[in-house]
Amino acid sequence: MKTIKVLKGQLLQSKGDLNSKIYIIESGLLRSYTIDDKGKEHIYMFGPENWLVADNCEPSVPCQLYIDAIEDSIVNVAPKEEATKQGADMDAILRRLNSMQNRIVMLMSSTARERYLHFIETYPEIPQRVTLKMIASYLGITPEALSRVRNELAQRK
Amino acid sequence: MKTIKVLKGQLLQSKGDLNSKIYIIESGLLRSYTIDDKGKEHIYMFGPENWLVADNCEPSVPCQLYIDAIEDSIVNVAPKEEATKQGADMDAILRRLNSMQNRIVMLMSSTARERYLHFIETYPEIPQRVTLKMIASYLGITPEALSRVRNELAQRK
DNA sequence: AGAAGTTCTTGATTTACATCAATGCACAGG
DNA sequence: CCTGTGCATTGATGTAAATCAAGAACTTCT
Repeated sequence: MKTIKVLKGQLLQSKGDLNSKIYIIESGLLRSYTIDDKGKEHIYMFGPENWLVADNCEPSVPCQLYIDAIEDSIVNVAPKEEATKQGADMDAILRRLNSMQNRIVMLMSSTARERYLHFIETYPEIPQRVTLKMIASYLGITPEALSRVRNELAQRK
Repeated sequence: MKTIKVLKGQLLQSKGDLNSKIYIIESGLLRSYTIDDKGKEHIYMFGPENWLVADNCEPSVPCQLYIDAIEDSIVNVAPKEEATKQGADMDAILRRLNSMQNRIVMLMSSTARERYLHFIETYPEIPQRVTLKMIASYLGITPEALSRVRNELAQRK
């Protein structure tokens, strides 16, 4: 486990990489994402301070996520074996499972508006640090759709 | 941890329940699902033999998933504390995280057809045991859309 | 076997959201 | 101060899938 400094925009992991690592963010902001066949980016997760970002695949198989830095960041890098063998904070894993479950339920049953409202409520710090385009990508909608949702919400007041 | 027998259609857990349990399927088939504001069901997960079905929330908060039996089943029921404290099979948890990640990536970036193809490839045994309506619900599409996808694929041969 | 309920398919219509294209805006560097 | 570049917004149009409405094909039960 070593600590590294990464600059905004720097790529830490590419789709297809073997032996992908686990990144624990000390400061800054990372993101993990895929690029589909049409070349479109889909943000899988944001990684602010104290979060853990990784592709949840076995070390031996090619990973499917890209990981890069949205802000200059200080990051701890650990190989997966290490992190899984030693105690591995069970509480953190359960929180993670829970947030993924929420995400799946949202993606299956919520409208663009509901997703946005849930997002800003759940992650109030993130919106100020990323572009609307990235939020839209995380929510699974287009920037245009997000813009409209935000307008409707602003007017409704 | 006790073993119970459940009949097809029997409800094991309701949205809003506190102290939700963990269900390990010995034989039969369970499903977990939500019902949205419009009354629509969204299947979160199927639980065939040897799978574990649960709402990944803390025992103290109301859960968001319903769980019932699609077939007559034999199921082991464990309280969450028990399952998380004792060893807790780390391999199984990682596999689970991985399959949830796949699900999220799929929901964000794949068409109805791609989802269906991925599903029958990943879970070849399930389709024969559940209705198309349930498959559609799992994939996040309507039964009609699924019917059309299947027709196109059948003709394409 | 026949009735009654499901499940599946088909067609017509609507809707939410994507896509495309154009414009406005702000900040950065010359 | 202009001017380029990236981001957000707006409007027009397109499209995949949802919804609505029937009907056909299976099941299940008596």
